[in-house]
Amino acid sequence: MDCGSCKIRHLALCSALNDDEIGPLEAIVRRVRLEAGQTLFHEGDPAAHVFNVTAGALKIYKLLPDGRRQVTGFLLEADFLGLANTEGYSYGAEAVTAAELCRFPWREFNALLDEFPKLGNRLLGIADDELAAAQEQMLLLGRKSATERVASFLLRLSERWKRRGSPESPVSLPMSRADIADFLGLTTETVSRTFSRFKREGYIATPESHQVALLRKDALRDLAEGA
Amino acid sequence: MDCGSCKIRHLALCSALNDDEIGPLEAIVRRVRLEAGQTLFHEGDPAAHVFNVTAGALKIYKLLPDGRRQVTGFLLEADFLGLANTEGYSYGAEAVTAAELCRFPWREFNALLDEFPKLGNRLLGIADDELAAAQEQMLLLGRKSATERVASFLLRLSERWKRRGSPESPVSLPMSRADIADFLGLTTETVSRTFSRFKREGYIATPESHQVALLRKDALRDLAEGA
DNA sequence: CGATGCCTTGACCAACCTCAAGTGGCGTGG
DNA sequence: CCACGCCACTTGAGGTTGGTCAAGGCATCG
Repeated sequence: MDCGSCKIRHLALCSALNDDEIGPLEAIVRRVRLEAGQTLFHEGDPAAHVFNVTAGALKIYKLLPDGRRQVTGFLLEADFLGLANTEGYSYGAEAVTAAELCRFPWREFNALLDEFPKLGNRLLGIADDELAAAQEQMLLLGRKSATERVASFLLRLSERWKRRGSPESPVSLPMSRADIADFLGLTTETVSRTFSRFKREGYIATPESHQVALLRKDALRDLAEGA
Repeated sequence: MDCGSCKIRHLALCSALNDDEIGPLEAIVRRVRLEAGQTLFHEGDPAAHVFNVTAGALKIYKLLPDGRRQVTGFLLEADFLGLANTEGYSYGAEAVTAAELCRFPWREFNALLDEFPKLGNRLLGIADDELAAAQEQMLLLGRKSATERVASFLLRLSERWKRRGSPESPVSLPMSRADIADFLGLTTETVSRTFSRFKREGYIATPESHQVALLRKDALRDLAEGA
C-alpha cells in the first residue's frame, strides 16, 4: 500500500505532487482503518491530523445539545478531510461503511505546505469546492421542498460517483435513511415516503438495498430545481 | 485612501503582509463604491476579481429558477469575497448598504500568492473560517426552529461586530427583514413575528430601526441552542 | 400630502413532523 | 434448518410549525 500504486491518487490532494515530490508526503502518512459506525474524531477534538479517504464512506456532522443532528457532508474515496483553523475540529466524523484513510499529522503536513506551494494551492482549491458545495446545500436546506431535496441529493451523489469512475446509475447509497434525513434536514419517514413515491412514479428503482437506479434523470433534474 | 491609513487592515487579509510587503498588493488594487441595492456580480459571472470590503455591508445569495432565494452570507467591513475555483462565481453579491471595496484582479492577485506564501496561508485560514461558518449555518437551516434561528442570528451578528470593535449591543442590523428571512430560511412574516415576540418577552429592544439591543444575551443563548 | 416600500399583524392552510404499527432482511442460536 | 430477535425501513393517522394570503401601520420622499 503506497502512493505509487494508489488508485485514487489522481483524484486526491496528492495529485498536486509528482512522483519525485511525493516522498516527503509519504514519509509522514499513516494508514488507518475504520469499521462502519466507528468515530474518527468528535466535534471539538484538537485538530491533530488531516485525512484523505482511500476507501469506504464517512459522514461529518454537527450536534445540538438535545441530540438533533445535522450531517454536513458525506466523504467518499479521494475526499480530503480535517481542515480546521480554530482550535479543534468544527464537526465530528464517523465511518458510514468500513473505510480506509491516509492520516497526516497536521504539524508535519503544514510544514510541507511551505515546502510545496503547489500543495497549498491545491488545498485552497479543495476548500473553494467545499465552500461552493456548502452554499448549494444551504440553498437546499433553506429553500427546497422535501421532494426537491431528495432529487437533488440523488443527482449530486450520482455526479460524485461519476467523477470517480464509478457507475452513476445505479447510484451507490452507502448511508442509512437516517443519515440521509439528517443531511437533508428531514426525518427518516419523509425520506422513505419520498423514495417510495419516486419509485411509484417511475423515476427511480432500487435493484438492491443501498443502490438506486436513476431511471429518468432529466425528470429528476426538473424536480430538483422546482421546475 | 491607501493601505497605510486603512482602519481595518489589521482585520483583513492584508494583515498577512507587513508594511514592507504591502506595496505589490497596493499596486494592483482598485477601490470601488456601491450604492445600496447595487449588484457587484451575478452568480455564474466569470470570476475576474477578488474583493475586500472596507465599508458597508453586502449579501451573497443563490437563486432557484422560480425566484426563491437563499442568502448564504452577509459581508461586513474587513470581510474577503470572491473565492471561486470553478469557472464563475458560485453566488451573486449585492450591496445591502452603500459600500466600499478593494478590488483585485484575480490574475495578479494569484501571482502574489506565489510571491508571498503568507498570503496564501491567510487565505486558507479565511476559507477554513467560512467553511466552519457554513456548517454552522447548515445546522441552523436543517435542524433549528424559527425561534432558535433568529436568536442564533442576533448572537452571531453581535459577535462579528464585537471582533470589529463596533458595539455588540445595540447590534447594527443593516439588512432588511426580507434579507434576514432569506438568510434564515424563513419568511419575512415569521422573522417579524419572532422579533415582536422577543421584544414582548423582554429579550431585545429596538431603539431605532436597524438597531437591536440584546437585553438578555444569556437567555438568547439558551434559545439559540434549544435549551 | 399622497405614493411607495418596508414592516407588522391576523386568520387560515398545508407540508412535514410525530407517534405508532407493521414489514422484511439478516444474523444468531437452538 | 428453522425460530427468533433485531434493526432498518416503510406506511398510516393525526398534529404543529411555519407558510400563505390579506390588510393595515408607519416611515421616507417626492
